[in-house]
Amino acid sequence: MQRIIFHIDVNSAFLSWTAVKLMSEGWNDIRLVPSVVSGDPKDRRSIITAASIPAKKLRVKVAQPLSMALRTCPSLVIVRGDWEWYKLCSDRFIAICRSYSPVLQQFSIDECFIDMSFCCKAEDAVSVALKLKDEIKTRLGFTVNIGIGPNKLLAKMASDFEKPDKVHTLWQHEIQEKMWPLEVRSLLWVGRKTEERLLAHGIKTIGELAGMELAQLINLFGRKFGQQLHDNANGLDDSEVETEIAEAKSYSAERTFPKDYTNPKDIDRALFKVACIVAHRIRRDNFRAHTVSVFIKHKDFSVAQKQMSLAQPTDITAVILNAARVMLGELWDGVTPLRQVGLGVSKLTHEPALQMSLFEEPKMEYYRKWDRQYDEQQEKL
DNA sequence: TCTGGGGTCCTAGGACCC
DNA sequence: TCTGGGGTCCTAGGACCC
Repeated sequence: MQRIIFHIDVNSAFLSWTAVKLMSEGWNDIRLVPSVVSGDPKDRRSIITAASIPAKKLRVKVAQPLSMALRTCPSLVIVRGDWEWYKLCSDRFIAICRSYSPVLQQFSIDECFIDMSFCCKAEDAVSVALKLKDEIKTRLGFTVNIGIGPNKLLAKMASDFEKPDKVHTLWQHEIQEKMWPLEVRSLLWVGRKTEERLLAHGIKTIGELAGMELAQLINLFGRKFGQQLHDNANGLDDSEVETEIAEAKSYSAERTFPKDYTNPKDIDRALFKVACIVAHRIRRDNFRAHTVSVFIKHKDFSVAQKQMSLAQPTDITAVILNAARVMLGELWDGVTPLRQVGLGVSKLTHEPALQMSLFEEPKMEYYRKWDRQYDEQQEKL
C-alpha cells in the first residue's frame, strides 16, 4: 500500500516563536528584518541559535559565532531565547498536527511526522497539507513547511525545499528530478565528515551517490551506514512513524567557561553545578543511573571523556559528583587550560534503590536531605 | 571567525566467561 | 600448557541530528 507521510517543520522556529511573542507586546515583526536568537553579544562565545530569512540571505548561519555574524551584518537585531514560551508554542503546534492524524512522531521541538495513509488519498495530500499549514498560521501566528512523501526520509527532504510557508511533495517518481541534483550534504545523515569522504571519491550530488555500488559504500562506511547511505540516496526508507515517546537513555549538562580555566577550584565549581543539574533531572524523572561520565574540552576543541559504572545505580548528587571528581582527576593534568567541562549519566533504571550498607546509611541520609532541599528550591524558581 | 548545549547511534578493542 | 571460537559487557571515540 502506498504510504503518505507528512513532515511538518516550523520555519526558523525559535525566531518565529519569539516574533509572535514580541508582536503581542507591540513590537514590529522581527521575521521581516535581519534578526537572530542568540546570547549576550558581549560574550565572545555566544552563537546563533536561530536566524530570520533576511538574516540568512546575508549569510548569517545557525551555530555561527554571534561576533562573526555582527561583523558581516552590524544592524542585526538580537533577541534572547525563552524556552518556556518555546515549549508552549511547540505543544500547540503538535496538538494541531495531531488533529490531522493520531499517528504522530515528534522528531524535535519544532518538527514532527504524521502518517496520513488512512486519512487522505494521495491526490488530496497537497490540499490537506495546505489546509494544515494555513490552520497553524491562522491560529498560532507562525509558518511551517510541509513535506509530503511515501516515507519519512522523502517527506523530510521535501520539507527542506523552498521556504517559508510552503508545501512540497517528493514521491518516488520525483526523486530523479527533485532530489538527485542536490548536493550530497543535503541528504539526511550526510554531515561534514561524510561529505568530505564522498567528495574525495568524486561524489558531489545525491544522484551520484545513488549510482554508487553498494559494495563500495559498505567498504567505505561499514555495513550499516554504507547500506543506509545507499538506501537513502535512492529514496528508500521503511521506518515507521513512531507514536511511542521513547524514554531518555542519557542525561548530560555542560558548561563552557567565559575564558579558558586552569584553576582547579573554578573547574570543580563548574563540575558541581552540572552534577546538581543532571542529578536533579534524573530525580525529577524518577531515574537512577548506573554509569557516570565526565568530559572536558580543551582550548583547541579536542575532547576527552571518561566514564565509570557504579556498584549501585544512584540519583544522589554527592555520589555522582564524587565519581565525576575521581574521573576528572584521571582525565585532566590540572594544568592544561580547559574550555568546557561536562557530566553525563547513562544506563538508567526506574528500579527502586537497594538498601545501602548500614555503615553508609547515615551519610546517604544526609545527602538525600540535601538533594530534597535542592529539588524544592528548583521547583520554586 | 573562532565556534553552545543536549541528545542518539555505531564501532572497535579489551576483559572475561564458557 | 596451549589452543580456538563465540558471546557479552565495558569503555573510548566519533558521527550525526536539532
